[in-house]
Amino acid sequence: MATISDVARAAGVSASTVSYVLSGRRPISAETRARVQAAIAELRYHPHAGARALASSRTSVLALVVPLRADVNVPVIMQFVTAVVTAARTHNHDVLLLTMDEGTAGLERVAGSTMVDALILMDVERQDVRLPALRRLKQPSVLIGVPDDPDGIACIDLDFAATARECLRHLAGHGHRRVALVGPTPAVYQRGTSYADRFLGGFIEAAAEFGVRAVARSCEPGGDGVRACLAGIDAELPDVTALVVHNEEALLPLLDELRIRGRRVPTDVSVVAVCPRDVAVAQPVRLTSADIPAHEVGTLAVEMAMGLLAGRAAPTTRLLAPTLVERDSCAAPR
Amino acid sequence: MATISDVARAAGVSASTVSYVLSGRRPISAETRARVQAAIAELRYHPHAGARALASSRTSVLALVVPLRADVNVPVIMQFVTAVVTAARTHNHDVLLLTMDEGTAGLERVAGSTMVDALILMDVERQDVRLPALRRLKQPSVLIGVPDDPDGIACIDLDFAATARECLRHLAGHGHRRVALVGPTPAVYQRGTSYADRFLGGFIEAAAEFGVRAVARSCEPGGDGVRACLAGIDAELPDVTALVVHNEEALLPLLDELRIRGRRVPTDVSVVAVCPRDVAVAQPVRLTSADIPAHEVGTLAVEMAMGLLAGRAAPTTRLLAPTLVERDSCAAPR
DNA sequence: TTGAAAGCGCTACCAA
DNA sequence: TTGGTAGCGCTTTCAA
Repeated sequence: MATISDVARAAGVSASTVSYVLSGRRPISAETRARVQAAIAELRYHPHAGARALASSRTSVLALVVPLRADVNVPVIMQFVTAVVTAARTHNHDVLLLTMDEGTAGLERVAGSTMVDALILMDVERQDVRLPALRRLKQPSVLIGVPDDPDGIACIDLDFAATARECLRHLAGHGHRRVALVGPTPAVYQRGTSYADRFLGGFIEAAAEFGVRAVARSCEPGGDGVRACLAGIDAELPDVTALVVHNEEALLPLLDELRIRGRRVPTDVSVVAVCPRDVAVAQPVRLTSADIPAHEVGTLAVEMAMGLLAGRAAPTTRLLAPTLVERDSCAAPR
Repeated sequence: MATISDVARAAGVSASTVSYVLSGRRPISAETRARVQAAIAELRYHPHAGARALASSRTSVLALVVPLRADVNVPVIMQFVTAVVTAARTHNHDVLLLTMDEGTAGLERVAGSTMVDALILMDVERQDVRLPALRRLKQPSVLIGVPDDPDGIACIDLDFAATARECLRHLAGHGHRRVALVGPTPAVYQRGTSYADRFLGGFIEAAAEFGVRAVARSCEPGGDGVRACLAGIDAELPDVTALVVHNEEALLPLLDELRIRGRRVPTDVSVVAVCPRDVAVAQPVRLTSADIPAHEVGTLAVEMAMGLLAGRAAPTTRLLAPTLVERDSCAAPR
């Protein structure tokens, strides 16, 4: 493999000049730059990442910690991952993929050994045990999600409380007065997942605000889970006229179950989903939905990491305003 | 951050001794080892990855190239990814995630800059344009999939031809003589995806072998795609008594469509799926299926990469024998 | 069983 | 506008 000295020799300049051509950190005459670039191309030169990291304390790598538990929605996770990798590349960074299996130790390992410049973490819990470790690292981190105490750490997410409010506002506007929330699987609540709690909190509050009677239930996956959830709702608040579904896995079985029971959407029951756009339109009925902007969130997470690295930004929390798109699943109650 | 010299000083030994304690590449007295390890723990020392890579030409990182096109089955991809990351960690390696967007340039970038020790690639095409580049790299690569000319490159995959044969053997054993293959989406065939072609080839051949009349059709996603596919099958070979489904996305809409048409599984029509175990059992009817052993393939891909790095293995192709598990979707034709 | 020291390839400071 | 060079923190040979 060619080294920087090989390039320097071929171009008739010094190694430092080659380095500066590459980094753009000091002015280089057009002529010199051209000669150097020709040599680089000629020799198919690629700077050695390790040497660069050693000399500059910069790796051009971001760590991305993804949840790989059974109860997460894989396609949505992948949307985040894709967005992060793509955005990272536009900033000339690569992505090191960590699963949460290793927990805090994994973070300390990659950060301690200077493998990455910054960390991005998904699936944040309200009292996330990783937070103290993150605060100790010399690298900045960005959370996708918002813990109870985000102090000193950057956070980005959809404003789930506002999203819940938006769903209820929409339904209340149609005249609904009895609404149920079909929430994520119980495990998601049990471990205090940030977004689930924030959505639930916003839902309860907005119900009071709009004068809507509301129930909320978690929902296990599959047809059985959906039936149990509906039964629970019915026991607590009979004759709901609308459902807010914050559970992608439940969507299809739920619509199925409603059809089997002869309850038509939106004639007999209105449905608002909280999910990525593409899953909302892929359902048997095109669902009115509040978008989960995975791509935007992933991109912004990378942008925030870059801001922190450049010293341009402080670690703050950023919540994206909800977008509710009307489709074919909401109508006035009969 | 503590350096190796800090550790050496704290333990009262030389830097090289610390290095050897870490690598185990030369005998160290128990007593010295203990002192060094205590110092390492005390100072929370982590070797600098870049420095290590520079000195040793080893990064302890694997590149994983994943397809992120619209027409891939995301949950299956994630199974491979999870398996690769987990296996990599058991070998003390991390995983750098690349998407195929960058194509050959991305491979040359991470390999050329010595960011990784080896590469693992998914979604291989028969005439994969990346092969020449891979052969030029100094790092070994492992393909998940088998191109037409795998010469000089390690490959690992399910034996899809044998899998197709196994499905037909099972159906022929039940007495079926008219069988259809519901294949992947047309785009998968169009780009010459290795596994799709190998399955199709095996299917045609085995049909002849077992005296079964067979049709094969690609199948677009969604209910409409499934109906079009079934129509095509019916036009070419009416009254098939069994379906082999090599398309996870189509599975649910297909079973739905059959139910709507009043064709019961397995009474009226038998179904064999080719998919991961968990999706086979998650369907409305527990499907007899040939397993796609994503976890095993991912793990073996890492193992092969390690073998190549250690010089213990040559780049060869390894095909896993199929496993067909009988469940509730196959019976004799009426 | 251990130590000393020469690089690995690059960046960035100091000079010119 | 450019060059020289001292490290960055580690591995590994050579010596003892």
